Amino acid sequence: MAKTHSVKRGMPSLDDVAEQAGVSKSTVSRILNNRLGNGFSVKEEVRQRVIEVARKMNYRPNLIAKSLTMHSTQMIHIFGGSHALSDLGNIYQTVVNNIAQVVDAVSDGYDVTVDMSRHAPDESEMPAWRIDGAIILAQCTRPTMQEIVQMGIPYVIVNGRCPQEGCSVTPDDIGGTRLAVEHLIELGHTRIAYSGPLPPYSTQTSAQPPIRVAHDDCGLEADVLVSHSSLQDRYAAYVETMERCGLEPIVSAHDKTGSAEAYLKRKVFERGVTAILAYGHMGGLHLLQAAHTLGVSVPEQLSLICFCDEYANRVMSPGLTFIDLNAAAMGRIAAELLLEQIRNSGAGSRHIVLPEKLVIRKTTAHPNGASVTARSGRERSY
Amino acid sequence: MAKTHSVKRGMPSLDDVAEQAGVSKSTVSRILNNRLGNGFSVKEEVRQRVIEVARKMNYRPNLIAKSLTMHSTQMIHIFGGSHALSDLGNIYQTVVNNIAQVVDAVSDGYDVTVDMSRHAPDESEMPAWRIDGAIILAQCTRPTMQEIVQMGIPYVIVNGRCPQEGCSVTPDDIGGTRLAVEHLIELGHTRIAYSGPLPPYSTQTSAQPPIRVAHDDCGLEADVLVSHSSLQDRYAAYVETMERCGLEPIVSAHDKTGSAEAYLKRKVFERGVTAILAYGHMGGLHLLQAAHTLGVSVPEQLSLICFCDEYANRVMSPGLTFIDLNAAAMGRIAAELLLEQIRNSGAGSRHIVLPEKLVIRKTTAHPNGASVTARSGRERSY
DNA sequence: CAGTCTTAAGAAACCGGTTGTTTCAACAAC
DNA sequence: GTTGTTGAAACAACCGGTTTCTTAAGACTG
Repeated sequence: MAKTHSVKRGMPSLDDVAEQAGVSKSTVSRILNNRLGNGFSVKEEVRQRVIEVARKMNYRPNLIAKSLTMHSTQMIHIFGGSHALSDLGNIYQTVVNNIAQVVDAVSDGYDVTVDMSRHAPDESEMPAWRIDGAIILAQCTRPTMQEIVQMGIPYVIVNGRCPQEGCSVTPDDIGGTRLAVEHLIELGHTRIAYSGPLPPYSTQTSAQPPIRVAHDDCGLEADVLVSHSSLQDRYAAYVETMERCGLEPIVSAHDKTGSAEAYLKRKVFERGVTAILAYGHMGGLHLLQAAHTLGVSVPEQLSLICFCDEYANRVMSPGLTFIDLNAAAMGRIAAELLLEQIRNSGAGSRHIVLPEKLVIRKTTAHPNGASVTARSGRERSY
Repeated sequence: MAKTHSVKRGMPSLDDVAEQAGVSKSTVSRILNNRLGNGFSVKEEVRQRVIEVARKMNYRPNLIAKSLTMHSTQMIHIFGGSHALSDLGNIYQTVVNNIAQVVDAVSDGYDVTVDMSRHAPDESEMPAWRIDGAIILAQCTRPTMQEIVQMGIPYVIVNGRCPQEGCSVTPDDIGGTRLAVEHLIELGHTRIAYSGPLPPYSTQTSAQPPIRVAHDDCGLEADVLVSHSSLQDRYAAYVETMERCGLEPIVSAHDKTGSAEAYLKRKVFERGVTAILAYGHMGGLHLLQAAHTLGVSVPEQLSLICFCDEYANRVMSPGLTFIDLNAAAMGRIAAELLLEQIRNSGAGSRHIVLPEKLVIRKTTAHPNGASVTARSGRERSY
């Protein structure tokens, strides 16, 4: 017994177990991984002994070493948590949860991790381990994308622009916007405003990818995707629909200094707006609260509609009429698409566009205080 | 030129670069890592050539192999995302964001990832790569804890019970509960109910760690920590404070079938309750909405207070009076504690208990509809 | 009793890096 | 002319697993 089992800090290695059990490490490896048959066998007695020793030593394989040879880690990594999950109540938390749920449900035993660190635009976000699949929330840095493609890692982009060869799931923001505007027009509104950040090129801002800005005056910062396609799509579809219907688009640059109350005063009181389409859930919520404060009754005097995830809306503000982005479905589909690609790597590229749905609740109605519209027999308990 | 640069799929390795540049791989390694001096040197010309070749080949080190030898990955991993982040609006999203923010801010270049997968209680949650630090949200499985300790990985537990030798950050739920109850009593309330899940042993439930239950009837499931200490602490402190003040505690098992409206009817109408302390933010919100629906005016007829994170409250329901768990500070402190431990591994164990704060907004007042209390000159715009 | 087939298990190469040690040439010193 | 020193770079071991290849010993066959 030349070597005593050294008490070095850390986990016991395969060698340690082998030594204790009096066999070679390859034997231990095969026993613990159940790689019997195929030109290898052990006596049951030895097998039991090795297993027992491993258990006693509390042996756990070093997964780093393992993945070095196995070229697989059973890990699915989600990129973009730092910009997608940093503010409360957006769609991405639902997306991520549904991805994790779908992945957990399949038996293959994949694990899901989310990257929460911020990265410079010229920096790779790739983690230190090999990943078997990638989900990209909205977007990732260019080096990241390069590496993913170069290593041949299956990926799905959720709610973001995607190279032709890749897979993506995106909501149909243009269709959704039309739905919203047409709903308001059908109700009889003509003075319909759009409230939200304007797409960058129309405000001279040339800022590229995510930049860090103070997030709605509450001290916490959040990454905002200055050039996300939804900015462009919703804005353009709004203008297009309004003009198609012969109505004047009413937009203004999202004013960070002015509060929702100031916005309401400007639009509703001064410009006769009777309905507002808000870019996001939080914006909608703030407008709703501002209306409350100012004594503007919703929906009698003002109709309000916003883009939102159904789950977030139900939990946080039941009552708001909204355009459902169907975040849960996006997450599920993304996960399924990814697993499909992982299983048979031949699976080609697919770009899925998910229709958005208009969900009518209690914040839209005829202008001028008609209580309940004829065509939608919904209850109003306001 | 015997070997041509093989077009095998995947990233070029150190060997590939070495071959192209006509040097050995150790030379490449040292050049790219700037490990000059210390018994090693290269001609500037060679150095330039190697760097150029690496750039041209788009070489990126395989971080798995790297961390195998380096015993360090610059990675901080957050455990417990699946139970902590699966429902919207709880404190953990704020915790995680603040951790990431603090870690990103230090120059050491650590990355933060979150585990979102669900794990069986007897399963290790350890990722496939080595981590330099761990944050545990509320709790992790026993094997995970074992491994963390055995490998000597620095860790901090956020809002959960912690072994004596470890580090933890927890809110002072007992103090916070007292603050809430005393606030209500000072206002003049005597019929104060506690609404929330009761600690397991008092309801015969013997369920252990996180179990999966349907989450508030909206289809999505969520892990609920059936035996989290806050259940016990808030409940016990409530009962204790009430009894100390000679008042009758009013509790009932959290009734999943009954809605918030049914609860309100039972308590307010039938048992004369004038104030409710809700266990969580969502509970508080639902009670508020139910009160609205039932025509119970808040705070004139019913005072409402709940436990919540300040940021979530501001964003989702400004107006609710609440006990601030100070999630942002918990996150920041946890991150700092962890970084401290990583830097000098001698740093001992510390258990930080964060005081909770009472934040008075618009949902608590004198019983019987007194409009503004004398002692707190807050505006009420209701 | 030699030859072949199983069974049981070990040796060694490999994954892709890092790093301690060695080699080799050129040049300086004695 | 031999020895020392230094600069430049290769060699080889190692991290902790997996896997291919090989070997040793018995069992079976003819």
